[in-house]
Amino acid sequence: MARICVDLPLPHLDRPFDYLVPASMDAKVVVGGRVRVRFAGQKVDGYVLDRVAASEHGGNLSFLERAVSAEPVVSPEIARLARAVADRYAGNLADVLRLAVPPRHARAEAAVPPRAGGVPAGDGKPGSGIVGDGDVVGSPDRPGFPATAGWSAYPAGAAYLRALADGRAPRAVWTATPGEDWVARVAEAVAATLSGGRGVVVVVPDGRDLHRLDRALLAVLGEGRHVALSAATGPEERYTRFVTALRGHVRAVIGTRAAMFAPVADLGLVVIFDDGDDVHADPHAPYPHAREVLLTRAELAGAAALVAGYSRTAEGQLLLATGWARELTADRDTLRARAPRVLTAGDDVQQSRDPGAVTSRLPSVALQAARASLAGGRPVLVQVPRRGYIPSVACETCRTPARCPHCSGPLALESGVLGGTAGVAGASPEHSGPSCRWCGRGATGFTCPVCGGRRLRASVVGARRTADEMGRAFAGVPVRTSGRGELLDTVPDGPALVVATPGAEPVADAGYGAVLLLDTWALLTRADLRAGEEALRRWLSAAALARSDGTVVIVADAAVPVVQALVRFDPAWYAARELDERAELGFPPAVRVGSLTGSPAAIADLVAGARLPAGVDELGPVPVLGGDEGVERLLLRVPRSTGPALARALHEAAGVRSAHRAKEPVRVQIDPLELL
DNA sequence: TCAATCCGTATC
DNA sequence: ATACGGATTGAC
Repeated sequence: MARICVDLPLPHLDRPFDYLVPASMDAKVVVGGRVRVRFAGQKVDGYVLDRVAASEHGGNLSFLERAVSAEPVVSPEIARLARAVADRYAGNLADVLRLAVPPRHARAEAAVPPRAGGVPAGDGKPGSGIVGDGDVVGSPDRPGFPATAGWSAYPAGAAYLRALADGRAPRAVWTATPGEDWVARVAEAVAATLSGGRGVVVVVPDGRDLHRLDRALLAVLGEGRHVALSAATGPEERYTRFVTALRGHVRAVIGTRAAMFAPVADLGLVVIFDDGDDVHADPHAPYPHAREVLLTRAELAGAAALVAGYSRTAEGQLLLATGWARELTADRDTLRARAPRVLTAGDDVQQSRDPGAVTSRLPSVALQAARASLAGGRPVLVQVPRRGYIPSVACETCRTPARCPHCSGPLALESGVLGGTAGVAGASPEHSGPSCRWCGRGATGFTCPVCGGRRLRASVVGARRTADEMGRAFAGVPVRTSGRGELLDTVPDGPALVVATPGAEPVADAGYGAVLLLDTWALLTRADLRAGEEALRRWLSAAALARSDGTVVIVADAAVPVVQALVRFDPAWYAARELDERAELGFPPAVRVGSLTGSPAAIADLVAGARLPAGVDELGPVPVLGGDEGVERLLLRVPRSTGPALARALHEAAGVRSAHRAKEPVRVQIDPLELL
């Protein structure tokens, strides 16, 4: 007999079903393998959770339809983890397993060599290659143990790596210093763990980070010791790499969020880099966050954990506050030596003058810093929050945001501006006019519905226009841009202007001589619980690319706490503040929140049927901003300790609804990222 | 009294 | 989803 998890998204079917195994399939039906079963009349995919001698099911059992593969794609460790993740997020096991296991590719499965007997391939081999400034990898007492000089900037760093190599489970929140070569440090932590005979999983936000880490690992570990999993990889290659790890040919897996479930046996370390990046939140039900999944995994596997970044989230701070993890932070002297100078320039100019003119967006401090950098032969990084040319325009006289006359979408300029009635002050006249960002229609005959004005002004300036302006302000200096669609990985040393949107900043080979952070108000005025934390994260990741003898200029009010945090390079201070504030307001991670989204009737129906734990605080429901008509959201707030009970109650209630074929859906999310 | 239909519930 | 059972309804 086999205990099967059927691959259906229905919450009331979130339990194992027993099937008889025909003798002919016996060998192929392995724990963790894929099967096909007849379920309620239809054929569905499933996973073998267990082989059992007897069933507790009273009724008749069916036979398995087909043993799809003898590859145990769901190890007991991953099954347990997936169950824990489903429970935490009020979701079902099948949904989590769908995130954990890539689609099967038969050719790839046949092509990967079979599991190496006993010792996994590559284990015990001395590392090869060179780390950092020429420290040779390896030490006499432990083959493959990397040099730890890079970690000595952090008082607890060397001890942390030693603990990894010794097979212990140290848990840390690591705040990297500006200029830190984080991929090299992570590669060393990976090497240390491998040297102790255990495996590693590393999750990074995006393909660029993955690529950089991939190269760093290649340098530290040599060929064939790790694989990279990412959604960007094609199906065959993706499954090949998955099976390569599953069969133990590599012990280290790096990747974007889907790699959080990577099949690594005998796990010694999990790492998440930049856990504040919202791409770590999976957009598929039950919407698990890579940090939470990895930390749960570390706990279940008895593995070490490293929450890494230039910034620190309130969630990271909570790990320290509860004593779950320890802090890995540089001492003040090291930080001072590595940090660039940070200057603030008030952004009042923004309001008082035409924001389209480069001189008003770039205060003289910023211009001076840029000039000094270029004169010294160093590139200048300019961070602009919005891409495009002029992504938002307003009436020149009354400043009402300009909207499309057809669909009320926001108007934007793709390039300069047409002369005549609807012109933008300060823009060159030979280009096309404004158009709608939603429906794409041109809006050349703009007339302001409020005051009747017929001229437009830029209300937000995008990266592309900034690049134009910078090129004019610094004639003869090459201008590069990096943003969505056209990403630059690195820029060579030498005078250049690099205009980038947040997250797209290229790494400068010798560091930037100046980093200019413009239009900071666009990040800070967002109506979001995490606006401050997110702004600091973006600024720090740009500022971290500056040389220690360079200058960072932030165009923002120096009195704002989050700006202070940047000036002092103190994300720890800001995170502690942020966590206190969340506790006061009653928001995650200080409390746990269940979010129900749907029609008011559907939400009421679910809540009425839910056996909610005592003391639940109900907020709302309120209409969802920017959502469809009639869609509302109810928040259910409980102390963290009641989180599991809340999730259980919501999953159960969703199950009752789906069993009764409620037609209106309710989306259930636990601690969603957007709360306001 | 029987059969067509509706509703609720289980799905191994 | 589909499939089945028990209750309900309607026609003979």
